[in-house]
Amino acid sequence: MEFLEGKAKFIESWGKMASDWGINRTMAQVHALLLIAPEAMTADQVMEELDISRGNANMNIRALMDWGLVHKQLKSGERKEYFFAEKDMWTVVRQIIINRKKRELEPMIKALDEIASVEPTSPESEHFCEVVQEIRKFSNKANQTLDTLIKAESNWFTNMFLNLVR
Amino acid sequence: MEFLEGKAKFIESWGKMASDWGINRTMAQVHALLLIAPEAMTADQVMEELDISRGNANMNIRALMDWGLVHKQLKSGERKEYFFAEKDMWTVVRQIIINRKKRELEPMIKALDEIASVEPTSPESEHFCEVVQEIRKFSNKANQTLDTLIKAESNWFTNMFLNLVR
DNA sequence: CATAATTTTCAGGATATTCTGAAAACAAAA
DNA sequence: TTTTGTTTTCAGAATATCCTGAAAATTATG
Repeated sequence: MEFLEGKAKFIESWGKMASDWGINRTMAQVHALLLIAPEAMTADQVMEELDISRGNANMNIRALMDWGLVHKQLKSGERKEYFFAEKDMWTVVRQIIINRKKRELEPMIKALDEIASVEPTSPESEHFCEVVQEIRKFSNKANQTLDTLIKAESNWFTNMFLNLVR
Repeated sequence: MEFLEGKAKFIESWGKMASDWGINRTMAQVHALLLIAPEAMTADQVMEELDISRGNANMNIRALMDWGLVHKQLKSGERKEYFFAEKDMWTVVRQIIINRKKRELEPMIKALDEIASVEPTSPESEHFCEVVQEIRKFSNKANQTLDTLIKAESNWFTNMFLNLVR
């Protein structure tokens, strides 16, 4: 496969996978582009390469910075802003875990905690409370585990994988 | 909190979380409804409770059966089909892992394998190949780990969580 | 076989999400 | 301060996704 073909395919696949996971496709494509870029890029270069508008490029670069996946680089003597992606995969995954945990898991746990105040007074509500309790236990366990993962070192993560498949 | 309020909140939260994760909101709400239902339900009951159309109810119930999260129950002497959700949380999570792995992770790995045939002939393509290799290693490791998880027993999964947070 | 009950399909409509592009805001340089 | 280069915003357009409802298909029953 040719480099340019591979590059296009990589950007496309990364975007596809992200949209399957509820993440904006273009945001992931910008991320993919910056991941494989050997040097930091300007917003104009991103617009050019992905053929997207200035507004779109700007919004998605900001979002990637919010996620901690992309950083700004200022070059002395230049007014333009340059952007580059975090390349270490463990850091990338960790940032994604941190963000999704905060945005999605934690609100769910909060909702479950409130729901858990329902009293089991009928057969129907009794079954409801049981199901909610099991999901709550599960979510809390997942949350704790993710906290541990977040604090862990890169090699620790690799080791966990190895341990699980040994 | 009252039972009916809790039930509504649970269905809403489950749907919200699912749509964050790229899963149809209504499909998740049907799932939530069946999870907390003490008895199997008909399509009509689902339509009624969630205030959705027959077509919508039918499609999402089918999808949930494809995912292995909901099963059909035939009652003797009745023509209507009844549906109930798998209640064991570990089985639920396992089914979700199986499906998402097959639908999303495996196609990504396949794409990466093809992309990996690009030759590093320039500084740009060299860096590209390095990034692709790291993501490939990571994805393959995740894939193997998920295979192990899928085969694992419920208590094994619980133990893994406990081990990680000890 | 004819009828009735139930499920499935899918074209078109409704909704939600994303993108564009031009104007406004901002910031450095003249 | 004015000009010029750059980034940000956001209303409306474009697109993608989801839902409806009625007709067709399927299956049981008389």
